[in-house]
Amino acid sequence: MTSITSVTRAPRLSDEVARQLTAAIRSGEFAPGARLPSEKELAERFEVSRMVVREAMSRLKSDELVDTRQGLGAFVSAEPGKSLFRLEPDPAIVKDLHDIFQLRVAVEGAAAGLAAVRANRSELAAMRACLREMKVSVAGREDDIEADNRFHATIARASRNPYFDRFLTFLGANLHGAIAKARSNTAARHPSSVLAVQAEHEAVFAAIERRDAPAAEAAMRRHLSAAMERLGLGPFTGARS
Amino acid sequence: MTSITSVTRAPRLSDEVARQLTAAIRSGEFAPGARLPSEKELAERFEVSRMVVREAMSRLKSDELVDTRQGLGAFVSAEPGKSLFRLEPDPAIVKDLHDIFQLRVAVEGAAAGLAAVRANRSELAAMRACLREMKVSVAGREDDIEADNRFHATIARASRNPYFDRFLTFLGANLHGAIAKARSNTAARHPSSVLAVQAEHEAVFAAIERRDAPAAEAAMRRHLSAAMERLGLGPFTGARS
DNA sequence: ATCTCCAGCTTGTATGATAACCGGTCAGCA
DNA sequence: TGCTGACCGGTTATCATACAAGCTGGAGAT
Repeated sequence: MTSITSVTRAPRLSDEVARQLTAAIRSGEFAPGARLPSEKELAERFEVSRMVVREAMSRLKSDELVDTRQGLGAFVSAEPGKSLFRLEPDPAIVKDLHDIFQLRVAVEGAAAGLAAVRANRSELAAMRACLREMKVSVAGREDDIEADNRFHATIARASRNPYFDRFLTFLGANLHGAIAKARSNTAARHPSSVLAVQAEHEAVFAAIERRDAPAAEAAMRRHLSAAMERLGLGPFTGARS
Repeated sequence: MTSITSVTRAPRLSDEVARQLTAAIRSGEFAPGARLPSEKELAERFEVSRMVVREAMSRLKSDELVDTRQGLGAFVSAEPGKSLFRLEPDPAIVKDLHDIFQLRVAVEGAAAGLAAVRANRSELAAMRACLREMKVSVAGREDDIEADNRFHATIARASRNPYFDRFLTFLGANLHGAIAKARSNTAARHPSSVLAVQAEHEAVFAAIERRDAPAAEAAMRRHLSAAMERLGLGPFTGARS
């Protein structure tokens, strides 16, 4: 038995219907404000039950692409996705990567400033533990970058602003894959670079520990800006193009 | 017929179920990876039909909060909200409003800093026009706050980072209603407050015009922080609770 | 001409049934 | 004992049908 592969699970019908409707709306086939065909008609057109159409519509409503009113019908939203922020799953273009990272620098810098004011004892201890872990671990090992991520996550949480926390988690998840790729493209980390990272982290933590918000923000920005350059993305405020 | 008010349309049941489930997941009541109660059980608990639960689940799936598998059940995603960032449509709680506004302060401050470096001549002219318009318009008029919004939007665009622009537009759309409400609750704007706003705007613009990024960022933060206080939301770095 | 009311469309909700799928149980067998 | 495989209960996915509630437009009454 050669060339076995993982079976492709049959996609849910509602997913497929939602996908096609979304594409139709985004392509302009249904103009903003226009009325969509009725659920009954869509069900017949897609050859599915009305319930499948309703589940697909439910998703479009949650994405604010359509708006339904009982007795009237479903209408394409005037401003699709105005209250929804979503990034492309894999920003391959370097410029996008740069811009997203720049946004992260701004937000995480501010988060560090807040953390300097608000971090409690246990959060400080958690940061300290991460620093120690990174120092003893062999540079470039898995647990090394894992502790790195935890250090940043702890600061985000210590900002005591769940929106900072959530947004940074969101950005981090979107950047993760691209960063890993950029890392492998870049020359292997020099020992000097590892030392620099450690020094930057400690500068951030020192400022937080002594409750110096502006210094913490500045240190975090320096750290992330340096990280951008290490990844070959240019500095925070770059005179790009 | 006295004291007429806009009728409150009965909310859809699936919206309410989705809201409660989302809150339960975000609050950690259902840990990541945990299995949710079955649709049948949820339907009984919420006292709705199973179909309503399914529509709510469909929304959570599209938000990547849960993942369902036929025959097994629905499970909380390991990393909720990985490729999607959304806010509750109407943050009524003051603390949420404060936290979201704080995020805006951080991002828009950085955007002003970038704009100081990157704004071109036409963008500077647009900002200047907004300032002039706000000065001559009667304080508190519609066109006044409209020019205000345009001033901020121009700065966001001048940052030349579409993600800053998009994210600030997104936050603005989410804060708009709440701000309007907070405004009406607060005592009517004093003329002195109007003058203060104008002075803050001009400080921001002056720093951008002379290409002083740190000053532009600081001025924007001062402006937005003052705006938060005018709306009764407390300062940027507040020792809340 | 204007008003009232209702038929007929829409979406929202409920109910019941069937199919596909999964995990565990347990009799049957070597 | 240890393994296999059919079976069972529970779950999601889908379908079909019915009724409730909201809206529109026109027939019919005034």
